[in-house]
Amino acid sequence: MFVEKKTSFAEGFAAGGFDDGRHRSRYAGTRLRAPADDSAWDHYRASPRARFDRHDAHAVLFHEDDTASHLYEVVSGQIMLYRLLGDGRRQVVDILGEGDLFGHSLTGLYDCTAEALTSAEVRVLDRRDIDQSIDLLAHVNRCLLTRIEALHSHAVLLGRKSATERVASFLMRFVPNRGVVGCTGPERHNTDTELVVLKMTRQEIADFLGLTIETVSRVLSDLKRRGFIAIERNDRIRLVDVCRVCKMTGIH
Amino acid sequence: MFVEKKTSFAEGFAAGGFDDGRHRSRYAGTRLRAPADDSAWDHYRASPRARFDRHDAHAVLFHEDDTASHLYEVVSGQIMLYRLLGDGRRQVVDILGEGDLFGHSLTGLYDCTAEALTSAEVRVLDRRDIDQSIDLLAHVNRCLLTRIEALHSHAVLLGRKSATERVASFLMRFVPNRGVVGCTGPERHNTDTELVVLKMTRQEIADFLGLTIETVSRVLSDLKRRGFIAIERNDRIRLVDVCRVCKMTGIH
DNA sequence: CGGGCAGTTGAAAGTTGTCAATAGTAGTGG
DNA sequence: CCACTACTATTGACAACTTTCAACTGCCCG
Repeated sequence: MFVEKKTSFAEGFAAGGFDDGRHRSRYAGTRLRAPADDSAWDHYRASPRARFDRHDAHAVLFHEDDTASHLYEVVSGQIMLYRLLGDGRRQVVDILGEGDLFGHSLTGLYDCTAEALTSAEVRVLDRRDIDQSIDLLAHVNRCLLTRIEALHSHAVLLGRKSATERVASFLMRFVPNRGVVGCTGPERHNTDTELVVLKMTRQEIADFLGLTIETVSRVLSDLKRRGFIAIERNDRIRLVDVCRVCKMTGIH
Repeated sequence: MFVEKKTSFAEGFAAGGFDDGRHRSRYAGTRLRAPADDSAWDHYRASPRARFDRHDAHAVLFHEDDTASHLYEVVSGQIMLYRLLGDGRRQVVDILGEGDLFGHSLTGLYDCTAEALTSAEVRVLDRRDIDQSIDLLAHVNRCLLTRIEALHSHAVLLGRKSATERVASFLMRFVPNRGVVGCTGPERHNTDTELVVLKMTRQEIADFLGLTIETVSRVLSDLKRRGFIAIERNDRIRLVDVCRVCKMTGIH
């Protein structure tokens, strides 16, 4: 593609966008979720039909191709979904947090492996309960749509971003309300700092970003050398200048 | 990841899978869609509430960040969804065919641009109609799940496959029932041939596969040189040996 | 016949992966 | 508290793959 560079504006986040070209400059990250009334869901999840499970970090909840028995909702912690190729290459396709649903299936088999990234609590739900209520189905639909938009962003990251852009995008995932409406692209912010606590090993990050562990490490070292981040511990990365990192995500 | 190589078995397709290791060898392509009763949907789509639009190839149905007004169903033809980065890099995130839905939104804005790949007919639906029926919602649910599974496969392709594997995977999309349960991996098939008629330019293919146009071209030339395919016309590619191409997809 | 694209090909550069060695961290037991 | 072990992460050198840039070919259509 050959679309002339459009240098900025409010991160494209729920922003109006230009109208002066065939292709407008647009944000390719994750959008804010619209608030919605999920009281029916709240009620259902509180019912005794919903079981409750706790898993340690790295526990596998189910494997790809296992018979799909249940639907899950993340209560706390993080769950990653991944697929493997025959020779062992792994791609983490999604990372789920509180309120996200997983374990859906069309085929009767799970299409991904689900593994706890941190110790995590999940609600184990029964599909049949949900299929009987409009409100519950509508909630599930919203959750699915959230995943789809996230997967679209992830496809852009995997297909079109450089290693540096991928790592920067990854770090920005942990900064609430940035890379988002609040952040005003190339303009100057008061120097702002953010501590990111990673719950993933380098290998997990690499498998999520479609890179190798060495490349992830090198990019982080490079960002450190350039003074954009400080690695306070392997799992604690301080974004010394959030806006600077944000500008490296490729979305501008 | 360091998972020992598992060399084969029924393309992992709805196949049982091994149980002898922590990570089992699994398929990372698209699964068959389970048949489901969508009579309510059939009924709704036939109602006068559902408008009908026709678009020429390359027509843009809506742009990323446009206000999301309608929900669409593909009646005929193909629609691609893509996102752009600020500097014009494009990633085609999904390709839709008959029966697929698109134009959902959580934020009130479309998260992708939708463009007709071929001349296409779409039904223009009203979200509010759907939100009132369990059966319609359930149908939408299944459609969304289908997209999610496709997006998972696409993430694997973009994040972990080589250029050759991507192109081979792309070609196998057009071979019905292969790369699927019927195909038995490394075993010998009666030499079987398939003519693939592409509805996409090299640029569109490249933007879908996360490659450049030159790389796509080179891979095709290479496959031709090796006798796996014949390029009968730019948009007509004969897979001289389907099984051979299938084995290059990386899923085995 | 010639213009205008779309696609192909080649050479060189750039980026990321691979392999191997080193450094750092955490946990265990004396 | 320190030594020891087992990981996990970093770094370097080099190889492989993909992109970039540029030239060229082929095809469709006026």
